[in-house]
Amino acid sequence: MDNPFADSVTDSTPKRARGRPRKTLDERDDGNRRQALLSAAARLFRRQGFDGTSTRDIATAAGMQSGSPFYHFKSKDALLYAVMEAGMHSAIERQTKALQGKAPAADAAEAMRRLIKAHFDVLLGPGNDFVPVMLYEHRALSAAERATLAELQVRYEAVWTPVLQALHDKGQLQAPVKLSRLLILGALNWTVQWFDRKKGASVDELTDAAMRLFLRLPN
Amino acid sequence: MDNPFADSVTDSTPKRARGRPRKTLDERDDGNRRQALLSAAARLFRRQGFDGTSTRDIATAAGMQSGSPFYHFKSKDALLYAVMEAGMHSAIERQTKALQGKAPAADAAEAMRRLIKAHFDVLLGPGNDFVPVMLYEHRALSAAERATLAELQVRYEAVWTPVLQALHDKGQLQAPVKLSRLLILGALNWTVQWFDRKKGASVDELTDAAMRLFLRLPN
DNA sequence: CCTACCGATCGGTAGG
DNA sequence: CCTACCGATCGGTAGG
Repeated sequence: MDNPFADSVTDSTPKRARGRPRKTLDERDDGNRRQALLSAAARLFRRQGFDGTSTRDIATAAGMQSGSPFYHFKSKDALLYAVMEAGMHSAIERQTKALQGKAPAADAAEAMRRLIKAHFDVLLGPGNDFVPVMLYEHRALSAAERATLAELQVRYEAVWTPVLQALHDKGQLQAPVKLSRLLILGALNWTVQWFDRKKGASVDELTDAAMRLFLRLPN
Repeated sequence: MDNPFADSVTDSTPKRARGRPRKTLDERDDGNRRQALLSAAARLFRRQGFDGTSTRDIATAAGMQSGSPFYHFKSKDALLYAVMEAGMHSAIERQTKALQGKAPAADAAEAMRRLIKAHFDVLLGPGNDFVPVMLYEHRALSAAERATLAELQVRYEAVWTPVLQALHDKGQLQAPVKLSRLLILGALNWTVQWFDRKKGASVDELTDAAMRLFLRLPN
C-alpha cells in the first residue's frame, strides 16, 4: 500500500509481469527482496547478535549494496522487529495447528506432548532462526516494540496454562502451574544453546525426555 | 606478580601506604581499580550486551578516562573473558561449599536441592552479573577462550551427574540422565530472563518448585 | 592512569 | 535499488 510505483487504480489486470523488467527472471520476483533481507538478518542476528551485525553484512548476504536495506526497512531496528514478529507469528501458527481439534482437558498429556513438539520444531528446525533471535535479542528492542511483542508472547504462553492446570489437577504435574510454565519453557528455550541436529538425541527423543522429566506418566 | 611498581623484595614491611600518594585515601586503594573495571563491565555487558557496550562506557562507570581500561586489560575481549572466568570460579566455589560433607548417593534429593539452590544463588543474587554474562555472551569469545572456559563448565556440570544418576536409580528421576541434566540446567539458566527479586516467588520457593517439577518426591 | 589521537566501521541519507 | 557520502562512535595506542 502507498507504493508510488504501483499501477493506477483503474488498471486491475491480474497480470503481474508487466512494467519495468527485472534483472533476471528468477531473481527479483517483486516483493521477495524484503524476504531475502529478513532471512539474511535472522541468520546473522542469530549467529553474531544484533549489535555484532552491520547492515552492510545483511545487505551483502542478501546480494545488495550497503544502502539498500534502508529502501525496504526504515532502520536496522525495524529489521530486527520484523524478524521477531515473523518468528512469533510462525510460532503461534504452528502451536494452533498442533492442538487442532484437541480438547486439552480430555487428554492433557497428549496436548502437552504436542505443545512441546511444536515448540521444538519452531525452535530447532533447520533454518528457523527467527524465534531464536526473538528469544535472545530481546534487549535490543525499544520499549514500545517490546510491549507489542509481549502481547504475542502472552498469547503463546497462555495456551500452555489450561493444559498444565489439567495435568496438575490429575496429579501428573506437582509443581505450581505458573512456575512450572516458566521453568518448562525455559528448559525448552535453552535447547537452542546445545541441541545439534547432526548428533545426539532427535527432536522426538528430546520431546520424550521432556515429558518424562516434567510429568508423572504411567508405566 | 611481575608488577614493575612493586617494592624491592628485601623490603618486607607490611605497611602499604608508602610510595607515591594516591588521589584520595579511600579511592585508589592499589589493585582495586581492576576490580572496579570488572564489576562495571559485568553490569554493562549484562544490561547491554558485549557488542552494545563500549570500553568508554566501562571506563566512565569505573570513574576512569576512555583509554584507561587498556592499562589494566589488554583488550575489550580480555575484559569479557576475565568477567566470565570470575563468574565460573565463583559458581564452582559455591557449588563445592553447598555439597560440603554430603555423600550425594546417600541423600540424593537433598544434594539435588543444594545444587539447585547454589545455582540460583549465583545466578539470581543481587549484583551477580558475572555468571549471566558468561551464559549469554558466550558468542563473543574467541575459540581458544571458549575452549578454556568449556573446561570449567564441564567440571561444574559433571557434579550434577552422579546426583541425577542416583535419583534415576531410585526412580525419582524418570528421564535419561544426560538429557535431564541439559533440560534442568536450561530451566534454571532461563530464570535469569524472568526472575524478579522484588516480586513473585522467592529463590526458596523457586527451588521448591524446581524440585517438584523434576523429581518424584514423596508426599 | 590521563591526553590526544588514529584508522576503521557504522547507521543512515540524498539524489538519482 | 545503487552511488557517494556524512557525522558519530569505536577499540586501541603513544607518550607521558
